[in-house]
Amino acid sequence: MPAGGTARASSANNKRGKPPVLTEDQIVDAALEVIRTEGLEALSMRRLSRELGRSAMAAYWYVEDKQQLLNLVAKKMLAEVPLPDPESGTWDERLRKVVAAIDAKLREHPGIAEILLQRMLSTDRRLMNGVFEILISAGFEGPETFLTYAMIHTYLFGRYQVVLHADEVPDEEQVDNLEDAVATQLPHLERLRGRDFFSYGVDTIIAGLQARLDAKANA
Amino acid sequence: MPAGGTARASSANNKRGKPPVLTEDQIVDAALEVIRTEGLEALSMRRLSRELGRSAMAAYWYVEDKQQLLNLVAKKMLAEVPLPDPESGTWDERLRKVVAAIDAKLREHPGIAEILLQRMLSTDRRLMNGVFEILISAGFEGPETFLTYAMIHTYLFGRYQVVLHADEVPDEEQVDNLEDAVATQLPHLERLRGRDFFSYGVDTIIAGLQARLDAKANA
DNA sequence: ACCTGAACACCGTTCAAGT
DNA sequence: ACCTGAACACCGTTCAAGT
Repeated sequence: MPAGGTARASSANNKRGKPPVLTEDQIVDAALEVIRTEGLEALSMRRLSRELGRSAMAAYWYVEDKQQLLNLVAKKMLAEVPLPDPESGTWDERLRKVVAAIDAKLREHPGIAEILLQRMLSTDRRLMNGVFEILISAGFEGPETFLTYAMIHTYLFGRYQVVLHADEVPDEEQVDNLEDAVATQLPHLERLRGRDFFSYGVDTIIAGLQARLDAKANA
Repeated sequence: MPAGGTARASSANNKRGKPPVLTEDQIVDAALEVIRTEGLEALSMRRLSRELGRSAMAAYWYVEDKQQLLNLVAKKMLAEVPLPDPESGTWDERLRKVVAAIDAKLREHPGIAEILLQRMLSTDRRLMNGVFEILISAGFEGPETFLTYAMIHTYLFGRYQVVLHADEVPDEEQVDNLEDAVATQLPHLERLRGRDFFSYGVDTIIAGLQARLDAKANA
């Protein structure tokens, strides 16, 4: 049972001109690249090994299983997300900044959102702490902090799973149903971009959280 | 290319004591049952065929591919969700009712949430219309209606993807990090149930939406 | 009309073996 | 220490064939 720590390779091997050897970093980067260019569903352990020019099982010396690889991939991405300065504005301004920074990274690697959605706690601890500090500074206490964090998490990463399949959008023939409330609104849908959905949702969540804080203050 | 319409079988076959034949309904029910008892990841086309006592390809006569089967499964579940009477209360009371009714069904078949999260438009049209009508009656207009619908959709179905893996929750040794904002809040997490996360999120979203409506009214 | 069987091109992972 | 190769138990789907 190998693959315990984070730095596995290069500890004692390339001290004397040995052939180049894989590193965990190379493996994670190769995985990220496959996800970036072809999506998460294209990433298989066998595909990854082809990318690395090794046999199918090579990566298993560095990683216990596929789930652990996905953990590492998600953590690596989140590690690059900057945290706003704690003094840099009101709690909601700072929350908007982190959330926008995470979203920017997700736009580069949309497949990662699916991994992260399922892992609320095993994410980058630095980032999670940053968000918790923002929420606590806003005035959330006790269980509320987790409830709020979970809600933001769900929306932020869940959003990327909601895809509009082209064949779902009905065409002209459906417009005849004037009784259909959805049909009457459909023309608006074409003008909406992912960005619109994102900022509308974030703004609404923050407005709702502010209402909670206000209600607490008047009690 | 068979499997065009919804009612495929039993139109002309069991009129004269022929051997019993599969129906789309049986197939969808068998799929629902597998999802209910073992989760979505346990449902494969081959597993389904075993459940039906047929060969691996039997279901393909009724369904074009696995995606279409999942569409049918999701629609069947949503078709059972009751819509509240349009006169039965304020918009937010009615919205809470639909959303709670959907959540009740999801608790029976948690795997379905994953299917639905990815299909915002190809859901039960009756239900989607019901929600749209509630939103329009609340005062949302134009693109706002879609933005609001999408937000509710994302939270409602995304929530079921957020699972707390037992091995993620750190134990006593992490409590030493008193600097760690997350660690200080961890004791609260154990007392929280799925229900708490659900109602906290729904309440916050509704509060945020109400704030939007209020802002519109004062303009 | 309804279903079977074989086949293809994949998966993740175990385990023994090679260098 | 680091990796290969074969094998196992799976997938979804195509396509020809059976009744």
